Amino acid sequence: MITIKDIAEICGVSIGTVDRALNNRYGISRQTKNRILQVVKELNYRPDYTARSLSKGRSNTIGVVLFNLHNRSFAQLMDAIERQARQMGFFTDLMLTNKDPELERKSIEYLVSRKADGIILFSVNHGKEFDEYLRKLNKPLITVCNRISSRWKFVGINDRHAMHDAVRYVMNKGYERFIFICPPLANKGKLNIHTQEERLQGCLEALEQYELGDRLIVIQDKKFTQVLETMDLKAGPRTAVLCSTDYYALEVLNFAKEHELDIPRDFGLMGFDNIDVLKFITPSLSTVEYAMEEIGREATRLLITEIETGFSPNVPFLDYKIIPGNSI
Amino acid sequence: MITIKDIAEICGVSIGTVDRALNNRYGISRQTKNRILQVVKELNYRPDYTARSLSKGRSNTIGVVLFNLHNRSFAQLMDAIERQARQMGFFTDLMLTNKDPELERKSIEYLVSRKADGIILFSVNHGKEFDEYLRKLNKPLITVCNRISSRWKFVGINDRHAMHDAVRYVMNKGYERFIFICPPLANKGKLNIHTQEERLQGCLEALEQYELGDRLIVIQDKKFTQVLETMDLKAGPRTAVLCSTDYYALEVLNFAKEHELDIPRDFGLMGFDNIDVLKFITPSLSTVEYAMEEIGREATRLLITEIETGFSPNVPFLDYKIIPGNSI
DNA sequence: CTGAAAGCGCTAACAC
DNA sequence: GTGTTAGCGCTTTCAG
Repeated sequence: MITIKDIAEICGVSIGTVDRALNNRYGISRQTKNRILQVVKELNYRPDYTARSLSKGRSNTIGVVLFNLHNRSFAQLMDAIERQARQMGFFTDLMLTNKDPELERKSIEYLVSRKADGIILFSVNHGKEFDEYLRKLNKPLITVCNRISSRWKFVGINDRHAMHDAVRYVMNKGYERFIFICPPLANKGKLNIHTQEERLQGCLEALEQYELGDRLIVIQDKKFTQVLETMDLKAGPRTAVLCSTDYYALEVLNFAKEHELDIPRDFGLMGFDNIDVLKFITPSLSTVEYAMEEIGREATRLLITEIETGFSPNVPFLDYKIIPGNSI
Repeated sequence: MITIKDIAEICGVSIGTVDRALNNRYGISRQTKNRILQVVKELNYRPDYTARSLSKGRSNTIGVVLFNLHNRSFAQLMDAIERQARQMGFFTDLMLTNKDPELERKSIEYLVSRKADGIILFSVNHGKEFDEYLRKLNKPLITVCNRISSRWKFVGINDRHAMHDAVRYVMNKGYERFIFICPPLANKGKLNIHTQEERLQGCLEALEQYELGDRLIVIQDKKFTQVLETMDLKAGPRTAVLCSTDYYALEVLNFAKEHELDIPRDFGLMGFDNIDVLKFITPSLSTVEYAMEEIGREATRLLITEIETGFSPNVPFLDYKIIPGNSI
């Protein structure tokens, strides 16, 4: 590996001068600079960023902590972050946690050890203790999608309002029974499921005025199709099924196919997220759309601003909108 | 930030001793070791990896260079790499190139500058010059999906054979006209489209014996649906449409819906890749399956073996299999 | 305009 | 067992 020292020797100058040439610092003559850059090019010199980080105490890198990339939206988020960071002269360190709280902490520690200048976090952890833990890191940090606490800037949509609107949209269609499908929110203590909780709350809030009684059913179960099987969706009151994510809605769609139920004739269906594969799905699924890329870009912008200036503005919730489909 | 020097001072020992405690080196008494580790824990000491990398000349990091994460399969690949690397005590540096050859080079340079110990590369670049460029890096490197040259280990399937098999599968169903849809392979000089070329070749090879004449149509055009519109798929010889990736097949499926063509009655359709969303698609798409995760795991294992031992075994092509659906 | 030297935090070789 | 010291490659300050 070739270093500034090598360059210096070859050019018969000191390493300080090489540094000046390399980093456009002043105090160097055109000639020597050109001579040095010439050699640099010929020898294909590449600076050692680890050394630079060590010496500058800064790495020009932001850490990103996500569950995984299975979910389409996560991949989009990561993609957007990477692009935006690169555009702003920063690099990206991705850590995947597999929704394991312990691993999430390890990932964060790693990023700190690696001198990441800041972190974008889509957390599984939450709670006072974790909050304190993050504070002690003393690093710029932006939360996305899952809020942790008001201490940390959050970039995302107002899931509660969005789901509220979705429910109203559904109910305006004249449904008489309402089924809401979401992941199990019971292990609330353990995992950060803020987003999902918000969506459920938004749903319940919106439904209050409708006095559905036992015609409101919330299924918090991964095996929700089994539950659906026990119900007569076709007969009885006209039923709407609202899912907290499109993935669930797609499962319901498959369920309907298997049981030869027609959507929306036999029951209505709505999702949330507007994942990109929906364009290949029939019937077109009604859903709620927001720009995951925008979340990524915005979070990155904020984080880097904070890294560079020590401050960053507060951000309002991002926009969402109802996408009408033929499924409800 | 707290360093080994701080720990040393507090414990009244030298930094060498702290290092011994921290890294389980011998030549230290149980007592002092415990005392030191105690303080380390209390102060929440975290080693500085940049310093370690600099001093060791090694970072325990592998670099990964991909186009983007839009494609479902890429995300899966990355996910698998990250997991496998972590399991083997390595970290992962992801670089996205957006299929820009220049950016790909920059990404690789960055990884080298960052002291990545090795690189997994899904390249857009190719050709002699690029090959030479990679060689000069003098880093362990594994190519995945897109082969560059025989110099570099390659992990993937034999796309040619796989497509060959797919074609035979299709033709056994008694089709009389054959349409193959793939991306434009004209800019061959510029981009590395090895995989896509192999698939096309495999297709052509397999079709040789059938003497289709002008009943063999290859569409290398992003706007292939426009081309399809000009043909009467319903009438005429019984037509099979084979796509080089599932994404194209999904587009064709939408095309069929729009034009009220029934698959497989009006024409047959087959994809390639078995992307995960297919399970939500009707009719179920016939396709070719292979384990992207396995590619990721295998490439990572190979790379790390090479980093650690200087050698790594050659790998055979991975398996694939035809997934029969109801679309052909 | 240029050189010399200290230092970033850690590892590793060498003393004692 | 433990301490000392010389790097790793770069940045930055201070002299000249």
